[in-house]
Amino acid sequence: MLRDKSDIKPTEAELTLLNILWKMGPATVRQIHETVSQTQTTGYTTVLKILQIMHEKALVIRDESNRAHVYAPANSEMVTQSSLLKDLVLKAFGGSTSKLVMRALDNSTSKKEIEDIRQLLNELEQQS
Amino acid sequence: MLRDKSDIKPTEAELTLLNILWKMGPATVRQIHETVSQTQTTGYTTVLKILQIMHEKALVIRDESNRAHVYAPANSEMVTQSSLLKDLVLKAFGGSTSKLVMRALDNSTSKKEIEDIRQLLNELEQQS
DNA sequence: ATTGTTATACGAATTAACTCGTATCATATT
DNA sequence: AATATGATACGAGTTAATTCGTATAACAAT
Repeated sequence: MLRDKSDIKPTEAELTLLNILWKMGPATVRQIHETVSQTQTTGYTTVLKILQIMHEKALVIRDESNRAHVYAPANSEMVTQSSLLKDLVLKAFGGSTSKLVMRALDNSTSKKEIEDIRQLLNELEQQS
Repeated sequence: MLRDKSDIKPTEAELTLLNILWKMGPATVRQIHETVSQTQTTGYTTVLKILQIMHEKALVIRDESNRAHVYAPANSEMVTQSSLLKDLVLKAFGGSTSKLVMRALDNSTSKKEIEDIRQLLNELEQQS
């Protein structure tokens, strides 16, 4: 079962770093480590190693022109979110997106969120 | 970061077996292996081992009164789906369920699915 | 009872994710 | 130039997931 490049699923630790990069923009290992340290205790070289592995997997790109390499996400947050959702739909919802959505809504959704989603439904319907 | 019993996240292989159990109801290793073999090639003892590990993790319960143990899911499909969704919302959507829902709907949703979801929104709104 | 069939249990090998210490290399600073 | 600072690279140890072979135990059939 090989995976397409675009279908590589980041692990939990990798997703943590990607979230930081999406928020901060391109950053050095030091910057990323400082940020992640605000909520977790992780060694500097651990963050470095994970970024190196992510680079091998093409989850991030890096600019090596300076001594401190600058890392950036290879894919947008949107693309990654879609990929993760697609994966979950297949593995846990029998391929049905609407089942996933309805389960998500079942759980806990505020009135404002309901309105936002209803609005989106209207827009979707007009497109199709 | 410990996990609550109810929050244990099944791995991919485990989810495959759970899906079979939810569909078939309680079953022996042999039955499960036969079913999984229809779509994948997996050794009998591999399936057995995974079920044993799942039992340790309390992802399944088993009836040992007969020689061939009978396995059943410890949690309903619904509970497991909710748990997986909650996890994904936290890790990839900054905790926002509506962001997840909107991203899921972005992708590709049929007219009928849109209607189903709209219906659910109406019901949810009346409850709250 | 002996033999064959079919279970579970156990343990080992492989791979991947994480973790981090140490080596090494580049660049400032004195 | 010598030294301190701070960066990447490398390798090793740990844990977990997955794989499956072999041992052993239970039961059935002769």
